[in-house]
Amino acid sequence: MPQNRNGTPAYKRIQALILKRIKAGELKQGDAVESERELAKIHGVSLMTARHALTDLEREGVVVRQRGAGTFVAPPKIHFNKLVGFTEVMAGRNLTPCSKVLLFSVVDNEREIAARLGLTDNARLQKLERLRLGSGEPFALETCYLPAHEFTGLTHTMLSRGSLFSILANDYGIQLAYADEEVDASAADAMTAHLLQVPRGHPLVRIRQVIYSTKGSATMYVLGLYRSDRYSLSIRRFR
Amino acid sequence: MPQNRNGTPAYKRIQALILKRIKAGELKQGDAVESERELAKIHGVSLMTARHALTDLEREGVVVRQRGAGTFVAPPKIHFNKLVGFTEVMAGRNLTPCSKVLLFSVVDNEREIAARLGLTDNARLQKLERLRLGSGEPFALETCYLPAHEFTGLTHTMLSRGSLFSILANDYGIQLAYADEEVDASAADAMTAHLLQVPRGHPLVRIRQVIYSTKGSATMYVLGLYRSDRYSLSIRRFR
DNA sequence: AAGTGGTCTAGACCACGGC
DNA sequence: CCGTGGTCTAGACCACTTC
Repeated sequence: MPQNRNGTPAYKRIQALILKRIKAGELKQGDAVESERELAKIHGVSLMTARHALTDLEREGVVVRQRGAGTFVAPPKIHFNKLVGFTEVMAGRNLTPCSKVLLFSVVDNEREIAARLGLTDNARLQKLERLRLGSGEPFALETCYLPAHEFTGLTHTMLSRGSLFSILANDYGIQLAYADEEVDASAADAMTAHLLQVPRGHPLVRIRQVIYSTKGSATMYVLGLYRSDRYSLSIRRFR
Repeated sequence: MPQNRNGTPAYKRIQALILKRIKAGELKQGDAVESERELAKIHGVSLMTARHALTDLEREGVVVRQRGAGTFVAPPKIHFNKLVGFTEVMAGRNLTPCSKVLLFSVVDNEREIAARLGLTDNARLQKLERLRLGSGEPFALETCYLPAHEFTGLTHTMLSRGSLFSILANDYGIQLAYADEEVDASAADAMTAHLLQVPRGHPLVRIRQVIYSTKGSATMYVLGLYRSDRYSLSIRRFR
């Protein structure tokens, strides 16, 4: 008997069907999914294959399995610790994101940042400073540094409109993978206070992040200063 | 033929042996691990079982598998987004942790916190406020709330000495699983400034966390205020 | 007792990588 | 080409939960 009709592995087809039913609302949190034996019979596969499908889904947090009881749809997955750009954060809160480019130039004297990006001390970096607004109100000041030689086509006008993340994806074919971030607090200096429209000394969340692409290389360094009255970071940490 | 000699599943024994060799330095990053077929022959198990061992190890990030090439030891695991208590943070920096209990009492009028712990509005909560020092220097102010009825045995003196995490583990058999945290920035008020020995208005990292046990219940709410000059949070976020 | 997930066998063919 | 991991079979027994 052939092992699978098309190019897709059987266990993936089974997963896809279950995911589809969950997405369609046919299966809700806590509902029982077919047992391994039922799935095997339904899809005409062996027990191990049906099992493979469920094991995988459990690892992804889609279902929960209980010995002796059955397999059940897990609580809706919450996207913690998800790397999102400012544009996405705003969209998620139903605020209209907007940017004002304050600075767009190439620098070559940022040794520490170059080092964090895995470049030589005097590497040319495209520096980009933006005031970030949500529905017209100032939220944050973000300064990005990218290797200049990799992003020669970047222009001032591209940036005021779209999200940098989507420009990287669409124009440069770069998929971001993860970011290592350092979070602390700082007080607004005179310039920052003016731009963010807060009193001097106002507490700000400071986030310094090195963002890596799926190819494993550091593609971007971002220093962000966020108004603490309008921004907070939600994370989940595990024991 | 018996399926396994003792109570431990074969695939776990295989994993333990590989982990042991890595820990002993016998296998280093990039080194090849035995192939599935070799492992099966060595341990006298079937291919599927040897495979199970490696699949699991790969999921945990211990090894990397490459079709057609082999299985290799992955780069040393970095513990990002790990839930650690103050005591552990300090120990990791070679500072001697110490606590000064400022308040230890039962309250019943913290509606919002009770709600976050999944309790009724007027639930009795054990409130515990501690000044946290590292090698004698003030680092943070932490206020914990626990369901009072579950922790009747807690005493003032237990707390000034050991870490709360270890008390929960040793005296109450509670294993912590994860924490959902909200991070932002605030400015020190007069009282806090005095305790932390910083000027008024000094920026502080504020972390509010709900900590869950392995049984899935919320066991603790913690409000922490950290001196931003001595504390920063390192996290990794994924796309 | 019946049903579930957890472990396991002894093979098989396929797709891919490096030589 | 040969060895690797990826998929898969058609069963088996065990441990556990539910009734």
